[in-house]
Amino acid sequence: MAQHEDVFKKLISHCKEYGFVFPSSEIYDGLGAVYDYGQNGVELKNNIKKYWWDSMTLLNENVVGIDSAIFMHPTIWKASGHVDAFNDPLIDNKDSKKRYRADVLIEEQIAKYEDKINKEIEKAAKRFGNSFDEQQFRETNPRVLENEVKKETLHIRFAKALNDSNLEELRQIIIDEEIVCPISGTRNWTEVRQFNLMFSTEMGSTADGAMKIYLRPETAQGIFVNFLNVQKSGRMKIPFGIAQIGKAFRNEIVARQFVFRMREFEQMEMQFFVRPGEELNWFVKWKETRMKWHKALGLGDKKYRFHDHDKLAHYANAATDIEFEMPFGFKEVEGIHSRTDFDLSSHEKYSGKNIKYFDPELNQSYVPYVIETSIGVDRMFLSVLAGSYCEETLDASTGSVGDTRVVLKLPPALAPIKLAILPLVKKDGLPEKAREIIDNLKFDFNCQYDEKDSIGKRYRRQDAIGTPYCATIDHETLTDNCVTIRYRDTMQQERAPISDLAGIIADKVNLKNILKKIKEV
RNA sequence: GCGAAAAUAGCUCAGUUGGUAGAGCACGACCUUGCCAAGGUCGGGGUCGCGGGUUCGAGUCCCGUUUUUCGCUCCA
Repeated sequence: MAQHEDVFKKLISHCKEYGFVFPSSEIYDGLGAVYDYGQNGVELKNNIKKYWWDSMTLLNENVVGIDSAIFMHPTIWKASGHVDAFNDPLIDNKDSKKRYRADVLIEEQIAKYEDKINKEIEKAAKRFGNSFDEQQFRETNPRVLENEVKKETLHIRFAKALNDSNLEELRQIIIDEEIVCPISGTRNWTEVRQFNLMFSTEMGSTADGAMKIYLRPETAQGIFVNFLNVQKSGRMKIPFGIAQIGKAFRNEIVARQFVFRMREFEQMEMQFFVRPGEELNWFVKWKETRMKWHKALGLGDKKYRFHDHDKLAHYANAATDIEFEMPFGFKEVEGIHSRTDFDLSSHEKYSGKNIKYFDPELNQSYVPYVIETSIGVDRMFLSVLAGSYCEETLDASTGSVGDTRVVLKLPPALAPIKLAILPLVKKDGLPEKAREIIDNLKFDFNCQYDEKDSIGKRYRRQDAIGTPYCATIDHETLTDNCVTIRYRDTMQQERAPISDLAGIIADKVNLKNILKKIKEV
């Protein structure tokens, strides 16, 4: 485990050193859990997004894309459940260092009074047997009455505090009720703090007209609210899907582990609309398809696994994660959820609009059920890097003794740079020849020119950013028009005519080679 | 948010009982260089995370603060 963490640290350093990922606002001491993608990172990330987008929209004629806005009507987040579920008043016990939801602590206290009352009643019921009159006992027994008053007083006070969002009052209730931490047994509490996981801002320039709106915490709702637009304008027939790539924002309490959990992140989501009752079949199909998509990259089948959910979210009737073996263990990269008709029905209710689909085959209208595939771009990026990162010890046949090289064995189609063009020496017209070759190839794929340092060093630099091919220009090139192609993974070389270069490489770095491994759903 | 540890050049680090900062690599220029890092010469780059305090004098001691890492906590 310590070794794995070591690899993770090296990976983070590697990302910074070679222009993949930088901490945001670094010259100002950084901004917590926000990262910027560098010159190589953005290429890799764009390639990942294209791989996903093409796998959805090219391979499936019944899946189309949209790009919805980050700002959305605030009621959408009430309908989706985010306003309630993403808002918790939290309090810490300073002795046990445990954190609790303040509202839950108080609710438990209310339940305690209820318990006391019930116990008194039970005791009395046993004592009096058949002649026991519960109603009369409740109205007369002093201990029951006392607890009843306490419970009712607390309940009213609690409801008011919640309604006013009065955090000081919530804390005062916990103090007044002498609620103790179940672990430390002490009443050494911090302030109650509200953790709203949604970022908010104001829309509208004047204070009067300003409206509190949220930065979307997921892209899915942009798809649901456009369901009818797409279905009608695209004449889509169920089953069909809508795909979207976009930024989402969550004000995480603790955001760590590099780009794995960020406050600003990017999602690739596809909502697939099906007939009610058929959702679980589609759930299984998408599960398989999505796993194939991951494995087609060739990072190693053993690095993936499913994690089926036992506890389901309020909207789901089946859910699974695709996990990847990161340097810090198997972690969720993608979620596949059967969301039932929760979202569309909820939007129907809150908007007052009819969001039903008329199914001509069944000759009936219904709210479609939804299978969601939701993948974090940044997590995918991290898994691709982690799965590609290698430190190789070389022997005398490939390097000097004890020499190591760091190489990113990225799938060629995802690599930021596909081909490096390297003049063996920077004189005798070799640089000019190299430029000429690049000028011919640069419309086909990303090329990089490098003339600095020894040829071996330049190969290593390309290894470090995952460039699958290098082409070296030597003096013979000027007469025979051939270059030496050097392969990243094997370090082997072969001679090839310049005219063949585009053909050899363009094919190997084309995404369609990976896409062909995935079957349509 | 709590606790612990850390912060010195782009990177990895050294810096003695407190006496005004060094190395290797990297970077730039020139020379050299024929296929898997580490050739030569010269050069650029640090108010030692930030702010106070103690002291004649602080990278070094004290306090605060920021950031990072780890643990706890949270997590659709």
